[in-house]
Amino acid sequence: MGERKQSADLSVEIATAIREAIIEGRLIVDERLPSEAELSEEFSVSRPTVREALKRLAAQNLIRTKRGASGGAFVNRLSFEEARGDLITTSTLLLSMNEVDFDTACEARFTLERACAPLSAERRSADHLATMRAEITRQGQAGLSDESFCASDVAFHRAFVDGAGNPVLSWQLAAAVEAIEPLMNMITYSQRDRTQVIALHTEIANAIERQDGLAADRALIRLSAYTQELARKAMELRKKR
Amino acid sequence: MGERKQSADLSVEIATAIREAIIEGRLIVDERLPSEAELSEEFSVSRPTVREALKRLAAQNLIRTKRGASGGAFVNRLSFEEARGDLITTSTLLLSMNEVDFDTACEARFTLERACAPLSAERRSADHLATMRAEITRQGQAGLSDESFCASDVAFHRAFVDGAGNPVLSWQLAAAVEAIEPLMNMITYSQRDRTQVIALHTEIANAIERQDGLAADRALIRLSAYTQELARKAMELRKKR
DNA sequence: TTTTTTTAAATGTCTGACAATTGAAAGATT
DNA sequence: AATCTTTCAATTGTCAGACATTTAAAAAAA
Repeated sequence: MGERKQSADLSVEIATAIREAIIEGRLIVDERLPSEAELSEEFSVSRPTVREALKRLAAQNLIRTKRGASGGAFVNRLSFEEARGDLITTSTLLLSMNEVDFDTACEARFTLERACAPLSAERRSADHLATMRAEITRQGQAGLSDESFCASDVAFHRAFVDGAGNPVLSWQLAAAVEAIEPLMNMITYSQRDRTQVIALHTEIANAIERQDGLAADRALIRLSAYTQELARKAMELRKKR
Repeated sequence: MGERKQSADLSVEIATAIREAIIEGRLIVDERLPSEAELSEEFSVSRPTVREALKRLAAQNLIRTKRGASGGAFVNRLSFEEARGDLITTSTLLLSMNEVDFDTACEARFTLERACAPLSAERRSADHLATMRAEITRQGQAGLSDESFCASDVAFHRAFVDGAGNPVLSWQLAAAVEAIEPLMNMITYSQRDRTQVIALHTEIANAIERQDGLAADRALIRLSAYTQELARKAMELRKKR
């Protein structure tokens, strides 16, 4: 593991070397890395430098550390669940820092989500359908805050995507669906808006129930159009003030 | 910025506090963070601990550091290009560490890619089309290694996706298309295989040229089926040995 | 045999120092 | 006055050594 490239910070070099070892399979899941003292020997650097390198890897969920005897740094099994959070954070920041307009983000989101419709319709389980129905019910409750409405909306669509039964798809769509939530929160849903959204959600759930992918797709298209219309109105309202 | 949650490693707490500040917009792009010395004062920890926290953030591309007078740590503008590499790495590791079978990964990939077909057909520029044609030409060259063929395959599909003209979609699809490349490399493309793949690529390019999204979708479906068939054959061959 | 104590190994944290880099200020030169 | 050179101070990068804390295993005691 000891070779390393030149002309970068030492902690970057070391982190890169170990990362490569993990990616190339020379370090396998749950394998223990040498101790910090041993690594500092191996790379001929001080322990603080090794530690900075390990923190870089820990930030990417590539390793986990445990204290005590028989502790140390271990190669972490990257789980979809773990990676999901990071992906959402990254997506959120990408959208907010690059001034991606709502239409673009919305288009990406519904384009990807619509792609799941045929699979979800074919494979949906009773469990996913029940979640979708439950969220629709929640969305109809009086006194629900806009934030809670949005959160329920996210949960609904996540159940829809999970219904496709493909963990890779679910993982990817998490970013598309959830990262856009902060953008949606700028829409303040009136009672009438909610009724419309709930109607479309119900339409989607019904289509999924009878395994009609095309109908689900059509409902998603209309939901997409309606979402963009709401956003446009919210924008105009904001401009006036 | 000084408040922090309890009962975790100090460097984690500090990294989390700063990360929150960035996400919530209290620290904006290109703003300079306090110096390490000031941060260690602010959080009442030593400088090495602050540094470990900053390395965590640097590993997530949230900050960049510069030495010297008027140096320091600055909030980094997360670019799609920067984030793409990390996303591909994460996806690759997720696939390899979670024993995702080829069919699942392949299904996710083509499901997402097919979703781009209508947009790509509608918006494709001469530039994207030229890239696709160029990659097809390269794929036909004699003596091309399997690795280079795969790389060209990736470039072709990336041009296809970029043709949709939606940076968010392009970013998301990078993971789907590129992370699966290592899996595809287990297929050793015979001359006959390549001819078939090139024919389908040509079909896709032609469909995009005449802005026929449906035809592009149909060709993608057949490419998906053919890819899975090749993988199945490669699997069987591997079993026999 | 079971429970308690000790011990050693490992990460987490601190202190203090020096090296390297870099922009800006001060000074020297034309 | 303008320009080049030198010095300086601020900041990150690195190092050495120490102590604190946690943890599992070994040793000792019951």
